[in-house]
Amino acid sequence: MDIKKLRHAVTLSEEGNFARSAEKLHITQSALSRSIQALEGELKLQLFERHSNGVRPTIAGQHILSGARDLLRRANSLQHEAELLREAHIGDIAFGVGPVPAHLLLPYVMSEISRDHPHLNITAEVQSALRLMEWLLEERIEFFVADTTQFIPSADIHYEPLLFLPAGLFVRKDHPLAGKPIKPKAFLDFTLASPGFSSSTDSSLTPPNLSADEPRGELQELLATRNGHIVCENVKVLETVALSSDAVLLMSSLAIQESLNQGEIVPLYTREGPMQWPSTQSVVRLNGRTSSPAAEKVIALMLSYGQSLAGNK
Amino acid sequence: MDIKKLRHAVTLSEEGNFARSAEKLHITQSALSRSIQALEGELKLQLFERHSNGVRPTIAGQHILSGARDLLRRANSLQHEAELLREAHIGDIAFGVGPVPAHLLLPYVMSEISRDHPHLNITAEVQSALRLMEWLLEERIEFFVADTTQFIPSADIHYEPLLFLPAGLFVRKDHPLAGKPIKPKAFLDFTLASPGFSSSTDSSLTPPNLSADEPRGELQELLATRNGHIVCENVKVLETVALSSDAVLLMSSLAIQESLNQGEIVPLYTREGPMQWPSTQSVVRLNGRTSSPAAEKVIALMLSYGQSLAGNK
DNA sequence: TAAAAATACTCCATAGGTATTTTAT
DNA sequence: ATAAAATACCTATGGAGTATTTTTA
Repeated sequence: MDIKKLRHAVTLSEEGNFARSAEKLHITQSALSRSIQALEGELKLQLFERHSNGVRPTIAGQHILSGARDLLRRANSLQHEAELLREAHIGDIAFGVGPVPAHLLLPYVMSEISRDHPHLNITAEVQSALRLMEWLLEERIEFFVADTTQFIPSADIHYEPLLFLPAGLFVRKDHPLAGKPIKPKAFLDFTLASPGFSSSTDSSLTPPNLSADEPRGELQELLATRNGHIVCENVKVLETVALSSDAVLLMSSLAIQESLNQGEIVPLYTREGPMQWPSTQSVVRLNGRTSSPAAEKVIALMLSYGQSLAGNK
Repeated sequence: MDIKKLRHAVTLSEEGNFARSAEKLHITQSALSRSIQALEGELKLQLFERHSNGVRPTIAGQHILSGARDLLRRANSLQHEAELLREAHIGDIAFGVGPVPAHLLLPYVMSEISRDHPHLNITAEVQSALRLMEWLLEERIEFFVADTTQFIPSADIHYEPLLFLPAGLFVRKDHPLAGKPIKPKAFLDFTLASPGFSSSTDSSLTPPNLSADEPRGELQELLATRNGHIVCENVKVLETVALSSDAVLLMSSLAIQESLNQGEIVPLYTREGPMQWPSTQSVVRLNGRTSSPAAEKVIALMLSYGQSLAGNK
C-alpha cells in the first residue's frame, strides 16, 4: 500500500472512469487498471464497482478512500513542510547574541528576519559570551554571536570571525581621568561598568573553553583585582551609567560610536596610547551539528550586516 | 516520498544507527543508506547528522520525522481498517426486512450479528416489500429480505430465494367462518388484517417491479374490492387483532405457528381445500452493486436461519 | 585502527507502456 | 457495435544485495 496507489484510487473515485483518471495521472489506462487491482489485492477488499458506463466506489471503498484522501493530504503537507523548512519559512530557531552584537546588529537582523519570515519562531538570547557558550554546549541555542577573544580553539566548536573590534576603556568627558595620559592602573580607583566577563566576574559559571593567558590576559589581570563592578548585558544601560557617573566603561568603541563622535564619552589613554585591546566577535557553532535553514538564514544576515558595519567603520 | 522511505527514516531516528535500523527493517545497511539519501534528496533537506558513533536527526529532520510518524500511524490504521471492513467488524449496513422474515428471522439474525460484530452500525428497516423495493432502488438500503411473489424479474435486480411459505387466510377459532367450508368470497364481509401489500393498499407507492397477473393475482383481485383493512408490518399486532376480533388474517402460516398449534387460530377453507397461495421470501439486491462484507455477513445469517426454519417446518 | 556510513556494481521485481482481448450495454 | 476495463507481453527504472571504499573518532 503505497502513496502512489492510494493517489490512483482517489483520482479514480473522483473521475469515475479509468481512461480519464489515467490521463489525469499521466499514466495509461492499463497501468491504472493494474494499480487499482494491486491495491485491491493487497487490501483483499474490492474498492470499486466496474460498470459499463464507468466506475464507482463500493461501500467499503468509500471508507478506505476517505482515509486515503486524508493520508494524501498529510503527505502533501509533509512535502510542503519540507519546502518551508528548507526556505526557513517555518521552524524554530534559538540563538545567542553577545551585548555588543546585540546592540550593533540584532535590531536590523531581527527586523529583516521577522519581515521576510513572519511564521518563524525566533528566540534571541542576549547574554555574556561565556553563558552563551554554556547554552550552546547544552544545545539550548543553535549558535551564538559574541566576543570570542576569551575562548580557546576546540575541535568541538566552530568559530567564524565576524567583526574585529577593539575594546577599550572610556569615561565621560568631565571625568577626573579624562583628557590626559594616565597611569595604567589609575582607572582601578573607579567603578568599572562592563558586560559580563569570564569567571572572575561570575564564579557560578564554569569556564569550559576559556583561555588561560591570551591577548586579553593583561586586562583580565587588571580586572581580577577589582571590587566595584557594574555588570549589564545592555550596552545602552552601561553607556548611560558612564555618562552620568565616574564609572569607567569597558566596551567596544563601535558600540558607543555616537557618544564618542559627540565627545560626550572619551577614551582613556596612557603615555603609550589609548587603553584598548583587540577583540573578535564571531559566529560560534557546534562542530558536526547541521544548522537549521533558519539558523543559516540568521547567520547569513549577521554576516551581511557585520560586513556593512565593518565597511562603515 | 513513499511510505517505505518514511518508515526507513523513522526507524533510523529511533535506532540512531544505520546498521541496526537496517536489520530491524530487514534490509542491508547500504540499502538503508541509499534510501535515506534518496529521501533527503527528494525533500532537498538534510534529515540526519551522521557522526562516527551514530546518527541523529537534524532540527529540520525532527519536524519532518514527527510528520512522518503521524503519516505511518495513519497508513497502518488504514490497513487495519481494511482488515476490519473485510471481516465486517466495522462499517455501516442498512437493510430491509419484510414483516414475515422480520418476525421469523430478524431476532436471531440481529442477536448473532450484534454479538459477533459489536462495532458494526446496523439499521434494519421492517417494512412492506413494496416500500423496501423503493428504498433499495434509492440505495437507502443495501438489500432486503421479503415476500417477492408480487415482483416481476428484472435485469437490475437480483433475487435469491430464501423460504417458500404459503400465505393463507386465518381466523380465530370462535369466528363465524371457522370450522367449515366457506364460499370463496365469504371472508370479504369481514375486516382483513394483513401486512402492507401492493398498490391497492397504498396508492402513494408507485409499483416499479410489480407483477400484473401472477399466481397471487387471484388474491389481489379479491383484495381490490375490499374496504375494511387493517395494515401493520408487525406480525404480533396482526395476530392479536385476529385473536380478539372477527378480522380475517392474511399471513404466512409459519409466522403464526404457535397459535395454529394451540388451535387458537384456524385456517379458512373452501370445498377445494384451505385458502392459501404460494409465496416466496427472497433476498433482493441490486445487480452490479458489490455487497459490503457486512451485508454478505447478514445475508449469510439470513440464509442460514432460513434454512434451519425450512428444515423444522 | 576500528566502527560506521557511503559507494560501485549487479540483479531482479515491478511499475508502466503498447497492443490486444474480454465484457457489458 | 461500441465503449470501457482487463490482460498479455515487453521494457526500464529503481530498490536491494554483495563487496569495497571512505570517513572519523
